[in-house]
Amino acid sequence: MARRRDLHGQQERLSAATWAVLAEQGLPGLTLRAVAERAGCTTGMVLHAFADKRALLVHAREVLHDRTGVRADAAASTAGTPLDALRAVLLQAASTSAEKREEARVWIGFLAAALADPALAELHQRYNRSFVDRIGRLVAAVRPDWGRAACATAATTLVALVEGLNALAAVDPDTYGEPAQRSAIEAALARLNAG
Amino acid sequence: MARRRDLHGQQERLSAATWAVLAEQGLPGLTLRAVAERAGCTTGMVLHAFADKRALLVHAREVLHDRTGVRADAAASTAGTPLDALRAVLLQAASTSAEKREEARVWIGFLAAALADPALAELHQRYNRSFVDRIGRLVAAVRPDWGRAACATAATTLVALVEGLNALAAVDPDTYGEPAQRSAIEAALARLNAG
DNA sequence: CTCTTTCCGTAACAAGTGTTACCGTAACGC
DNA sequence: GCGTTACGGTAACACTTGTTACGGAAAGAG
Repeated sequence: MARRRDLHGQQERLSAATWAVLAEQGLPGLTLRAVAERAGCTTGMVLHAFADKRALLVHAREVLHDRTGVRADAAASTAGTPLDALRAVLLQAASTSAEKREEARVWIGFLAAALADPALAELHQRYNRSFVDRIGRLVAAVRPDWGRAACATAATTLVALVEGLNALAAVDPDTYGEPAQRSAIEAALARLNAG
Repeated sequence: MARRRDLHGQQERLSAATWAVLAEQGLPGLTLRAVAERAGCTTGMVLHAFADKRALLVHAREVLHDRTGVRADAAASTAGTPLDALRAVLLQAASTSAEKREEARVWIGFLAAALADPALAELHQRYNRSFVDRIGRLVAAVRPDWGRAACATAATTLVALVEGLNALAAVDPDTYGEPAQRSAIEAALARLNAG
């Protein structure tokens, strides 16, 4: 035996580098050499931690989902009423800050990559459905009198709204700034409370 | 003088080929050779019609915007009440059919490309703002009692909803099928009518 | 028909891509 | 301490990319 490495730590660092490159250079600039340079290593090291480029992308996508998941949990747990919890989770998923907007760019990059890679598309479907389910449960907590179908419809609507806000804010942060996103979400929630 | 060509016709055909490749192969598969093969010519011909790849992308993006614009005009003109016009334009912009879903994939491809290309980003901003303005005017027609700010907020919300529905339907057509999109839009319109 | 001019396909180019094989090197067991 | 072994950097691979230069061919003018 000789020196052992922290494989998981390396993979996580490389995934972080992937996000950074994706946010700064976009999907066309996402090359192994760019990721390696960003992580402070060489392409050889990258392909020792991952079998190929697709494996790197898949891992980066998975870790991104995990991170957003724990952030959503944290947002929901600090809220008082069910409506507050729903609002907190939605606002946390929106891109109301420069950092969040950068994350939205990463999101779009993965989305575009998923259109050409079935493995990423499958991940995107599964992760998105789990988010819809999460929102659906929060909606059901806000409106216990609603049926399952009504909650599901409201959930897909809310998720689509947040997804659209992120996509638009990523390319036009002036039109879709923090107040615009907040008021859009607030309006959708108001309808949920009144309907 | 010798044989004259139809430059504009060629450019339009190449833009159509660009859409097709973008929808089928995604952004990574969008190469000059793929576009040329799709259009039934060679890369030399492509670069005789356009200065470089970016010019091809910009032209394809512009023509796409024009096409969606005339389609929106047609949808609005065939409607009776202002609310019907708004509903028709929104539904036409959504991806409620396989063909529309393919167009949504093209849309996402251009969006991801815009994150790495300032020229495309500028186009995306301008075209999206013109769409927001269009929706804003329709909202104002539905609710003449609302102020300019309220109409603008409602417009950005509706546009974000449609954009999000398209993004989600492109990668998960089962969850975000035609009925889901329709009910989501209908719910948002109901809020507009009641609020 | 011939000449001229425009057009477009061919083929090459340099640069950059993902990927692989190899070898130096650093660290652990003894 | 040394020897062994896993690790990771170097450099090459084959391939594809966008782009360019050149030559042949098609079509109008005379």
